[in-house]
Amino acid sequence: MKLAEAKAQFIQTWGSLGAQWGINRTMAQIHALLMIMPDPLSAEDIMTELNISRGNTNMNVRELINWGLVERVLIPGERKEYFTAEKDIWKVATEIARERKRRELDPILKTLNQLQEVEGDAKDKHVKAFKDSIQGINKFAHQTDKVINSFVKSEESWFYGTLMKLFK
Amino acid sequence: MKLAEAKAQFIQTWGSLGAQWGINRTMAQIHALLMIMPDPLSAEDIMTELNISRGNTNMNVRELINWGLVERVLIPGERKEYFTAEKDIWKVATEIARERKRRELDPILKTLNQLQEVEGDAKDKHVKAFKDSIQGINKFAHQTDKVINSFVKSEESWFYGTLMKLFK
DNA sequence: CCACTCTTTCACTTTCTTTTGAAAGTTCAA
DNA sequence: TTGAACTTTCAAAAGAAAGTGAAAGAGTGG
Repeated sequence: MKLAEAKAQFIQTWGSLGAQWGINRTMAQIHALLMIMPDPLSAEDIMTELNISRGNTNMNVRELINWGLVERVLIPGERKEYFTAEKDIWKVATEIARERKRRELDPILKTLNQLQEVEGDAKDKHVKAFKDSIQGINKFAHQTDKVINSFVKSEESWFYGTLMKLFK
Repeated sequence: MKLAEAKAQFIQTWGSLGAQWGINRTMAQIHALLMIMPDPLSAEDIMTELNISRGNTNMNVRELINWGLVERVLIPGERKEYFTAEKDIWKVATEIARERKRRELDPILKTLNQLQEVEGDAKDKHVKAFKDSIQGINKFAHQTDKVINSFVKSEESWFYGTLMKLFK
């Protein structure tokens, strides 16, 4: 397989992977592109490589920077901004985990805690079923939260000490 | 908070959670509804509770059954089909993990393996950067695969023995 | 302060997903 | 075999999400 072809396929695959996980396809594609390029790219470069518009490029690059997956790079003597992505996939994974936790899990934990305080006769089976479900989910969510926290600050944690070393 | 209100909010929350994770919103809502109901519901019941059409209900219930998250229940003497969802959230989580792995991770592993065989001079920095990225991701994916496998058949595994007991 | 280069914004368009509801299909008791 | 009860399908409509590109904005060197 030729490099160009392989590159295209990788970008394509990473893009649809992102889409399945609720991440904008273009955003994932830009990320893929920057991951496999040895040097930083300009907005122009990205537009050309992926055949997307200026506006779209700008929006999604900005979002990637928000996620902490991409960085602005200034090349001395150049006016343009360049962009580059973290290439250590473990760091990428922890960044994503951190970000999704913050955006999704944390609000859910809040909601679930509220939902536990539903009033009603504990003998009513509807009330009981509801409370049981919420309690189970709440417990699960808190445990998931713990696991993700460990993963995210894995440098120092027990999780890293045991699990990560086994795999990395 | 009243039960009805809490129910509505839970369904709503679970629905948008699903949406963020690439699962159809209605599908997640039906799942939420079935999880908190003590008894099985008919298609009619689901339509009424969620204000959705017959076709939509049918499609998404079928999909939930495919995922292994919902079961058909036949009530003796009744012609209608009833549906119920697994209420143990740990089982739900392993079902989802199993299914997403099968649908997403497995195909990716295949693609990544192919992409490693890109031809080209290893001294060309573009080729090198590409190969390095793919190799890193490939390794990561295989390790993720192992972890998920352990999680999915957690009854028997080391993963269960150590991790799960700590949390469950 | 102007001219130039690059970045950001945003109203509009396009594309993709989801939902609907009527019609066709299936099942089963009588 | 019929028809009532229920389920499934599917084409069309609605809705949501993403992408475009022209115009406005920002920063910089002359």
